[in-house]
Amino acid sequence: MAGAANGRRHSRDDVARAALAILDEYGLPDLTMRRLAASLDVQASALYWHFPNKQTLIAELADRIVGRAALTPTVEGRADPGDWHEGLRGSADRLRDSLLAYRDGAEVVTSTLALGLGTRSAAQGFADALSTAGFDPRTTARASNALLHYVLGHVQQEQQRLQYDSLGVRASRSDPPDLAADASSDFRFGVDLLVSGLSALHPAH
Amino acid sequence: MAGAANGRRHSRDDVARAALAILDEYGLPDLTMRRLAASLDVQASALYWHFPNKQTLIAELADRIVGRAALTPTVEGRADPGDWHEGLRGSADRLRDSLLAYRDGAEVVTSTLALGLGTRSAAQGFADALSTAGFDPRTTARASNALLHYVLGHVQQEQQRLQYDSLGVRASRSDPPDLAADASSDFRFGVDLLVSGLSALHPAH
DNA sequence: ACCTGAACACCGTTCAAGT
DNA sequence: ACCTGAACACCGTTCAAGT
Repeated sequence: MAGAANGRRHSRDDVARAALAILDEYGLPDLTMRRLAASLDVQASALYWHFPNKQTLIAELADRIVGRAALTPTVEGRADPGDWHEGLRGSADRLRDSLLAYRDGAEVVTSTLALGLGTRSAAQGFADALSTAGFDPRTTARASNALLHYVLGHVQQEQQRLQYDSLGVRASRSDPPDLAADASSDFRFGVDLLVSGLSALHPAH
Repeated sequence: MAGAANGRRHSRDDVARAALAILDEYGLPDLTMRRLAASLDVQASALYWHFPNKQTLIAELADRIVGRAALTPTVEGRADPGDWHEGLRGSADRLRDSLLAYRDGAEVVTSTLALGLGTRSAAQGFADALSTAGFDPRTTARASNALLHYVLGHVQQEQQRLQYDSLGVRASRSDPPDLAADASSDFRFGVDLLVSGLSALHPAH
């Protein structure tokens, strides 16, 4: 079903791709080493030749998921350092899009972050935009972190709701329809709050 | 070792308390139904008389953990609605303290939130402060959420580092000592960023 | 270089049956 | 009301051995 099912054996890349496919189709709880192995027509123990353990595999998936965001750097906004507001908003949107591109993407990245493995690049877009804008390293680090936490938390909540809705558990209990949450603008609100807070700290008043 | 080890049988409360004890001493990964049962001198199946499943048990723990924050509401600041800045900061500090009071506290609350179970009260302190300050319901909800995500993300990172440090994996790789992170002031930075962003949106200019 | 087969030491959950 | 005993259907990981 997935991977190179012909005579050749599998590479580390094959394993990671098959894992992403299972993740996207069935979700993180169903991504077990045994199931992944079965999808590659291989014994579970074979996976340990490619990855030392499951945590490392998940970290690799996290890197691939957020890698998308890094591949689309601040192309146009790069030339205009005064427009760091838009640079941050763009980074936030790209990170969110990357996480939404795979089922449970935010949870995968969060858990990898919680284990202290890789995925430091998730906040790199923020850090670049901030230091280019003239913020000192400490403020850059702290603000990147705040933005990252917000994005991960928000998208995790979004993806949880997607799952609920797909299970037919309509969430609209008591919310008036005109106040119905629009995920993108809800997301934007929090980003703008942080960006606005940063404006007050900007070196150029 | 824990619970009522005498002749009487156990209540739901006994189970929750024993679970919190294991959580605090050994961490979330070691909190298994079988281990919890053993600590109560009971078969694992006995736990299912008190809780329908493990998720529900964890949700109960999350409620007890954040319950601490709710028990210390805005006592003094209540009378001064103009000082909503301090009200928010106080709520953030209380929530952080609650999460730090148990090992893996932030992860427990996050996972419960991710499953859509209870723990809505975690953001209640924020919501109260904001709506008292005159923010409209939508802004109140959005800002509470942003604050909650930030606090959970930050504390989760703090608790992960606590664990690393306790394992002797000193983290100070390349950080100059004078830039060494102080968890409390790092935390405060993000809260202030959000509070400052909210100031620009406040009805009273 | 990449995989098998078998085993180890676990999981959460169900359910009939006991007291 | 609260628990036992046994089972079901899984887990992640190790390791000698194969090709």
